[in-house]
Amino acid sequence: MAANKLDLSSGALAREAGVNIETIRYYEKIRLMPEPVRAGNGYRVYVEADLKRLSFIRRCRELGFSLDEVRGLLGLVDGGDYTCAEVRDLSIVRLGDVRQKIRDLRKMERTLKEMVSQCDGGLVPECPIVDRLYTSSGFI
Amino acid sequence: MAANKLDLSSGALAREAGVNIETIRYYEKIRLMPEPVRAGNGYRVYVEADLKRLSFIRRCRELGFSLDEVRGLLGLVDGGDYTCAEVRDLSIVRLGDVRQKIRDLRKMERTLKEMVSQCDGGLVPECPIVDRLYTSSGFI
DNA sequence: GCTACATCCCGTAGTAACTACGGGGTCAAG
DNA sequence: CTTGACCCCGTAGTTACTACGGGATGTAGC
Repeated sequence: MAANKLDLSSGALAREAGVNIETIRYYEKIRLMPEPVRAGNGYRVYVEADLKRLSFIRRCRELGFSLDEVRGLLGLVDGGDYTCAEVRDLSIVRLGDVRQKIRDLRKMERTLKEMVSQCDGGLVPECPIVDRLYTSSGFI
Repeated sequence: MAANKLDLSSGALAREAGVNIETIRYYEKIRLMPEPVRAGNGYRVYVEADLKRLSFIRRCRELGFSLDEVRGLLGLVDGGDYTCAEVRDLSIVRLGDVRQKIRDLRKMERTLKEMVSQCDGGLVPECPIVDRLYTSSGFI
């Protein structure tokens, strides 16, 4: 099984996983990533599994999971005793969050669009946008 | 013009504007809100204009403007030399940001929805969600 | 007048999730 | 053998707040 030993430096791992190098060190510090073995010079040496784990974290983050939720997910995976249902439940909660966020942003979009269209972009300080922000009672 | 002098305490201002009391102190510290006059006992005393300004800030924040952008907006207003066009430009940029964010969240929503539907919620550790997060090459 | 209790004051530290900085060691190329 | 890229480390800074802790003050009831 010494076939695909690909040994990455931290810089290479960062590139591969699409995060930056300090982020990896940060994840190591907060124990989201394991401490890697070190080469003779003290440099970190990563392997395939590290790349998978880090990519997993990155994808979870992109989907809006908090690091704490990711930790939970990884804990399930690490422990090997997770059930599909647990993972799905967490995903469903996330899905709800995402949908709520979309609704909020839609409201923002409408309000901003309205404000912009009411504004003629004139060169004088009589701006309906400012007026509205200053006097209206609330948008969201 | 001593008619509508309504004099709010910081707690009252916080309630009225819908922010919390520490946030007001924070805005004062970073010079987004002016230092208010103090009563004999050292308590802050706010007036109508403060309520308007704070509400303005809160509404801008709800629309996703950063505090720095809000500072810019307030600077324009405070200086009195802003033009409608400047304000509109900033709003248009914000609108673009909001729309991009909505697009991103839509992708997340789709991905999460797919993952959840592929998952039967079984009680065993063979979860398509985890598999996918672990092996897929990217979502967004 | 006294006792709760809420409200205010202040400075400091903590939060999430990184990012940046500074000073140093190491390694491959020319 | 020097130049530049890469790596090490700890610490501090970022955004926008929120929490904490200890003390002063104001208010209502008895």
